[in-house]
Amino acid sequence: MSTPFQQSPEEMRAWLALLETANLVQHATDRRVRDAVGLTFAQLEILVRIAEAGDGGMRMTDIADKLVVSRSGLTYQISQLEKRGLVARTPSIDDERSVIANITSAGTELVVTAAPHYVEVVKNMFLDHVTPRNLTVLADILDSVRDELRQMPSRSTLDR
Amino acid sequence: MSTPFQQSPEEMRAWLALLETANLVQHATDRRVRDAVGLTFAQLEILVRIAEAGDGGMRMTDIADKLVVSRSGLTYQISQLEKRGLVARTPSIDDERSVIANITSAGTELVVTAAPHYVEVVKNMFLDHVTPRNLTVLADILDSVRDELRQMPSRSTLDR
DNA sequence: TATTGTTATACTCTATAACTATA
DNA sequence: TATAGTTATAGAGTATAACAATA
Repeated sequence: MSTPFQQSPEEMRAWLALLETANLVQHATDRRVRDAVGLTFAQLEILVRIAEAGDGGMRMTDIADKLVVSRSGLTYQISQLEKRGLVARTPSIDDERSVIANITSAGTELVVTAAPHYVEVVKNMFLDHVTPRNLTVLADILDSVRDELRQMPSRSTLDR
Repeated sequence: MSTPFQQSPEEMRAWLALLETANLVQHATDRRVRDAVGLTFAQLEILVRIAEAGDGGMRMTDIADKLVVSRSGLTYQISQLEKRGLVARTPSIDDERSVIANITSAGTELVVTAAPHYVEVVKNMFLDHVTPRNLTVLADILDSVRDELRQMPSRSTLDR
């Protein structure tokens, strides 16, 4: 995607390299995790998010926002995960409109099983190609970009 | 995705930031380009690839490899683009099994129309959050990673 | 009235396998 | 035999709009 965007070739170079690298590695991890544990990359991400939330679980809308998908789309995915016993939904006590999703022990186990596969692909395709020093540089730069992007208004708010 | 991957938190930090940044920006460009010219991000990428190939056009399998999709999937997308008159398929002269895809003048026009929308989103969400110096650092690091990944065997070869 | 979550629905996309034609 | 491309098919995923329940 360079030719038609010659307004700023030097700047776009960074973006295009970022984009292609992310897509190549993500695609590979998706296949690998799918083969290993039968989870989509998107599904693994959902599980990990919920796992990170701890015992308190996580509200449906909050998950959808974090993952940048529609609420109906998330309902579909959570239903899939619930069918497999990896996630459990319970009504919220604080706000009876809300639903809290918790990861089950089976879900935790599956994440633990999937993790090394995921990490191996990321290592082989990305980490091993960057010096430790550059890795830190990358992380510092991209962390700050991501944090600023997170400030932006969320999906569930915008869609109304 | 940090908790279950604590084997190498510092290293994974770079990858996770890269991944989330790429996805956030790509998602936003997709919506923007779709609203502006009715093209999927994936379709725009196809058009740009073919446009870059110049007058010689590009072979179906080569496009599929570059974009990391199956050949049947590409046939579907190219058919969509052909219906809209943005792409034209012609049999190859050199090898009669092959089909060459060329961008039409309407296709070129649409890419030109889409480009500023695309660039604007990338600028607002990414480029503006990184100093020019860091942008160069990023580009240099990620360019080299991408180039190494491109060395890997292609999809159309692996699937046999 | 606004928000949460689900459902009904329709559509887009993608892949696998089978097939034709050419090398 | 191997490769290029298409097609038939089926499945996964996503979104929009309408809805019920709660705030």
